[in-house]
Amino acid sequence: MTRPSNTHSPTFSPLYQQIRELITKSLESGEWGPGDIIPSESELAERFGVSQGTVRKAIDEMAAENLLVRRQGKGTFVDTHEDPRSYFRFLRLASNEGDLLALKSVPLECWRAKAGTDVARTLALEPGASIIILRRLLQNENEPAVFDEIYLPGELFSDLTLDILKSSEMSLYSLFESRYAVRMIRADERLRAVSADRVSAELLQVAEGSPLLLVERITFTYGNKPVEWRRGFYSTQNFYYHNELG
Amino acid sequence: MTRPSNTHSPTFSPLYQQIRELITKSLESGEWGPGDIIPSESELAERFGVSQGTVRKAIDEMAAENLLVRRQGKGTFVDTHEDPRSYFRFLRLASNEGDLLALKSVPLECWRAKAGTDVARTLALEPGASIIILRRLLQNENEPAVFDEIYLPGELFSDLTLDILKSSEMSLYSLFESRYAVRMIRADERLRAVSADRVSAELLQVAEGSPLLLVERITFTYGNKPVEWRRGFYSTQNFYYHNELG
DNA sequence: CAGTGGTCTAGACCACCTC
DNA sequence: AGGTGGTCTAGACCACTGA
Repeated sequence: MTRPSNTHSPTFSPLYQQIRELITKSLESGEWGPGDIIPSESELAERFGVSQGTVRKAIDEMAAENLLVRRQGKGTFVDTHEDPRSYFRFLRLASNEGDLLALKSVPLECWRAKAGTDVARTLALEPGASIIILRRLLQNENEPAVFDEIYLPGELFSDLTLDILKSSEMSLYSLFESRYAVRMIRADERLRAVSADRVSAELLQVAEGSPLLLVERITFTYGNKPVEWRRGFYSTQNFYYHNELG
Repeated sequence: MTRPSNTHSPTFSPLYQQIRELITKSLESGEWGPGDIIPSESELAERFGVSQGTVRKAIDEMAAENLLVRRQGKGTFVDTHEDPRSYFRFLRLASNEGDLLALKSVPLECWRAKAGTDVARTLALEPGASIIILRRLLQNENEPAVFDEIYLPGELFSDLTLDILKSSEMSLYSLFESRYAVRMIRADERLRAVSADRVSAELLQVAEGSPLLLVERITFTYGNKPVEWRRGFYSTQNFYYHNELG
């Protein structure tokens, strides 16, 4: 443990940042999985040889980034997409009427292919590497809302098939996290308005050529590693994409 | 100052939250204006009769919400839209090529009217209250990017005219903050894809009926008071709306 | 050099949860 | 009752800024 008194070191970083790295490593390695409780602040302080306040500051930051969740009186837990609190963190969809969405995912297709240059670059793979392509529809009370085309690295999601998707009751990211130990922690989205092509129009039950919201997303796991590329066509007749600027 | 030992009080709140409120009040009252330095942590601690650590925690939170800006060695400052760091906080626009945007605002029209029911409700005004309607175009190197229609409470922006807008060199929110002491701190956006009507199409130089990104924004000042309603039509041929999900 | 924010510690007590 | 996170304090020292 490098004390902050190494003033002239070029690699200086505060103690609590170093603690943060150590905790992150334990998350990456799977020592503590999604939903698990992690050791108490005082235990971690003892393990790392720092004061509880320093551990606290590290955990504070990680909780602010939704990596960990604090629960007073209980302990600190690894965040999980199973937690309903996290459910709409990556889906900024709301209905015009303002009521809560009851979304159902309908998997349409799922097959394996070799990565073209675009996908390979986006997912940081070798061109020609194995990828999975997945198409699905999101419905709100049987009304189609989003048509997604999703690209995944084949290696990480070894045995993913349409059948598994169809029989899964949970959200996609919950499945990824519980079955493949791939936890999505951050995403980057680019939004554009486009005209519906024939396929999207049919699936979303709108006229061909009508405006759709195109949402391109790159999703990252620990260490800023891209593990999903997604193009979603949002029908915004009865829904809107909600964003808060702070 | 109510100490946290008032366990059974229904209005209990931690000391640092109370400090937060006090600092916020000074911001609202204009005691410290945008860009100003605020008293040092130790001064505030003495003024409020708490320890420096407690003031620190209050300021930490407010800095995380972009109300204040810390600068090591200098002091703590009230955030301002003049700060280039804050410039793209409310404009999530990027160019397809990824280069930095050089945006110019072109005011088109500005007039006063009486609030209809929609505007009145959105801005929490009496129906019939005075409002200002403002239209403008945002251009990136002479290429039209966004057509905005903006509704403002007439009372707050007493003497706003098209001439003032045209002669202003700064961003709209910088003008609001320096000339009218109205500081925008948070916004709520709803995004949809729509077809370009004749006016928007002409201004944005796209074909009528082509898809545009419609961004409806309600902007709030201190105390969650709505002070702007805005409908922006974004041309997403050469630009996209960028959003990061964490 | 003095003043600011930034880090770290140690200890006290409160609030909440579980047994 | 005992453990957890949450709040608050006091004091030390580091890092950065500007006179």
